[in-house]
Order: sequence, then C-alpha cells, then structure tokens
Amino acid sequence: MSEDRLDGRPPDGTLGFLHVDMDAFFASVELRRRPELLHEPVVVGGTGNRGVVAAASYVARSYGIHSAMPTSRARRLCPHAVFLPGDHAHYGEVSERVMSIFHDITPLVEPLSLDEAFLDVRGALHGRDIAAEIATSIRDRVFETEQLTCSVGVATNKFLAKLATERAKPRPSDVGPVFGSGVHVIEAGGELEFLHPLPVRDLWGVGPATGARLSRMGIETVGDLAAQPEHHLRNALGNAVGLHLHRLSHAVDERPVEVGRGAKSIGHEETFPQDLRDRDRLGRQLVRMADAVAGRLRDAGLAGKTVTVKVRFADFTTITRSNTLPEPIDGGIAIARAAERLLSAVDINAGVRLLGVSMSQLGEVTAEQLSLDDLVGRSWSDADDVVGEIRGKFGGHAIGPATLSRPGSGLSRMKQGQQQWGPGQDL
DNA sequence: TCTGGGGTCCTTAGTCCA
DNA sequence: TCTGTGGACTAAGGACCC
Repeated sequence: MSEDRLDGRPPDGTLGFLHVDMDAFFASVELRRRPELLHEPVVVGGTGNRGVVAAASYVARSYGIHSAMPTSRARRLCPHAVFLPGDHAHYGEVSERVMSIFHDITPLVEPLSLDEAFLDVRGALHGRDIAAEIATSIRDRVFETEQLTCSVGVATNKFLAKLATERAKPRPSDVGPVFGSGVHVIEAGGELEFLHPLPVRDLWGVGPATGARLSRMGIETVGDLAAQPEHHLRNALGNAVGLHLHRLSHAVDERPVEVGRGAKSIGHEETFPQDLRDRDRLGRQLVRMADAVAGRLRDAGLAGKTVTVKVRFADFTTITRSNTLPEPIDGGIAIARAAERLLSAVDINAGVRLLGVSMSQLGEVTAEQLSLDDLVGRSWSDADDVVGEIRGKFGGHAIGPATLSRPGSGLSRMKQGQQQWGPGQDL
C-alpha cells in the first residue's frame, strides 16, 4: 500500500479540529445547474421504485423527505417533487474543487465522503487567528467560488467537531429552510455540558441496533451512558464498541486527522428492477460487475486477494461468500471466474434482488506479480490491458465482455456504476 | 413504509499449525 | 504419541457510516 500518509497529531485540548459538511450537497449542486427549480422540491437519488433518496433540497425536506428514504415513499409524501437521477461524476468534480479550498488552509484534510471532511488546523493557528475565524473564512470561500453553502463545526477533537456541525446546519420548516449559524464552536472545557444532554443515537457508532440495546438498558442520553462503568458497557456491547462509546461519552476521541488513507476494498453491487432466478442472466450480471471492479482496481493500480460475492434474496436476507486466492488478481476475467465459482454454490431459487462483487486484501500491483491468469498463460491479462487502453481512448463503454453483447440480453447498454442509488425507472 | 451503493470495522467460529 | 493451547488466518454475518 501507499506509504505517503501524513497524519495529524492526536488531540491535545487545542480548539483546532474542524468538520465541514456541504448543505444538501447533491441537491444544491443540481439547483445551481437548474436555478428554475430553486423553489421546487428537488430529490436526487434512485428514480425507480427500488431506489432511495441520496439528497433532498430544503424545500423537499419540508415535506418530510430525507436521505436514505425509499423513493416510493418520497413520491407518496410529495408527488409533485422533481426527482433527478444524480450525476456522480459532476459531484466528484465539484467536491475536488471544494477540497482544494481546504488544502489551501491545511495539508491535514481527511475527506469522509464527497461532501464532508475533517480538518486539523492547529498548525494554522498563528498570530491572532482562532479556529472559528478559519471556519468562517472557509464558508465564505466555498460560497464565493462555488455558490454553495456549507456548515462547519469546531471543537477540540473530531467527534465533537462533527456533532457541532449538526448545530450549525440549516433546518427545514413549513416556511422554508431556517438557516443556522453556519459555524458552531464547542469551546474547550464546555464539552461535557454540550454532550451529556444529547440522545445516545447522536453518537458516532450508535445505530438502530445499538440504540435499541442501550434503550433496553435504560440508557437514553449520552449522560446516562457516561454514568455506566466501562466494564459494564464492554460486557453488554462487546469490547471494541463498549470501550469506544465509553470514551466518546466522556468526550474522549484521540483519533488524529488521517490523510491519504488507502481503500481496503473495492466492489460493485446492484439491485435489479425485478428479482432474478435465471442463473445464466445472473452469470452475465456477475461478469459485468467483475469487469467494473477490475477497471477500478486497474485505475488505482491495485490487485486483490479475496473475492466476495454478495447475494440479497427477495425477502431481503443477505449472504456473502468469499474466497482468498493464493495470489492477488486484478483482471476482469479472473475476478469473474472466482465470483462465478462462489455463486454456483448458492441456491438462487428464492429470487435474487441484489448481486455484488468485491475485492479486498488489496495491494499495489508490481511488475513481477503473477495473476491467476498466469496459470493459463498471459492471454487474459494481456486482453485486460488492451481493454483498458481502448477504454482510455474511446470511453468506458467502447468495449466489454462478449457475454454482455448477446442480442436481447438488455445488458449491453447498462453502464458501470450507473445505478448509484438503485435501479432507474426505465429498467 | 419497504428498505441503494460504497465502504469500514467488529465479532464469532472454524481450521491449521507450532 | 497424545493432548492442550494460543496465534494466525479465513469465512460469514452484523452494525454502522455517508
């Protein structure tokens, strides 16, 4: 893996950790491109009945629509909303420009997703600068250059900075968005006063399952959690989670801002518009997904040793089957072969709703590294190289596996990574 | 209500080996 | 030779995040 990491120091009590979160990012980018929709409810995400909402404009949020909500429900809540499929490539470009603004202030930037990042600005705190002033200047610069708003949390560690951001964010209301302060600071020394009245669900790492478990233990607020002995939480929630939550409830988070973290796995998965029971069709989908994963591995200069196939059945039960190979592979054909072996052992009679392929145990590809293809000669690896060259020249869809070009398969027009938030309406 | 896609991390269980 | 133990690794599933 890459060694060019530049991590910040652990927190030392200095008010120098920022969390920046773009407001309704995907929806705001779409509104910037289509200002005529400014006062309409706009929803970005999967447009088909099996999709989910990736982002909702503040007008859409006033109808109760929020991200991760099934699209079908969002349609019922607001039938006249404008549903857009989303343009991940464009959001990526905007994100890069926003991140470059952060990098002008500090090299210690840890992106969490396209629209969020942690910054360690302790090294930039010189003269009379204070972190809150830096936070305000970031907001101003993002708005000046991109005409987009963001919210910034400032605190003495990452986890508190993230909580602070929630306080700074706009809130939807019946009369439109109520804009927040844009910047919220949790002062050093005021951490517990801020933290303890909050519901435990606000803590990073407490989802529906852990939240319900804590509730059964009579723990509703962060203050309740902080009153529990550490061993009690470890016994109830497991060593790692118990220790993690115990520390967070006392406002302790020693994680530095991490720069340049490499991916641990690369995968591709898709929910089908209708459940599939035909092994031949599933096999062709698997080849297409393996091809997409191989492309991304090659772009990153990586190869993986563990192949995992994920299958979600019609009743939503999900299984994974994995196999670790003796040597790393990065070719579409080799990945597809390994994935097909795993899928062949799965009973698909219940109907397959989602299929996925992913590669883990990643490492950089070296010139001497042999792939599984070497066992059968160089031909497939050579072919993958040529495919990569053709795609580089003529675009990602100029060439693909022959199994996908069968007449009537309906697959050849589907693009890699096309359905980021679920199958589209027309599929 | 009916639940996406891309990930990370943790836990548990089984196997192999020293 | 047999048995127990512990570490490393693998596989599978669950929970969580954006």
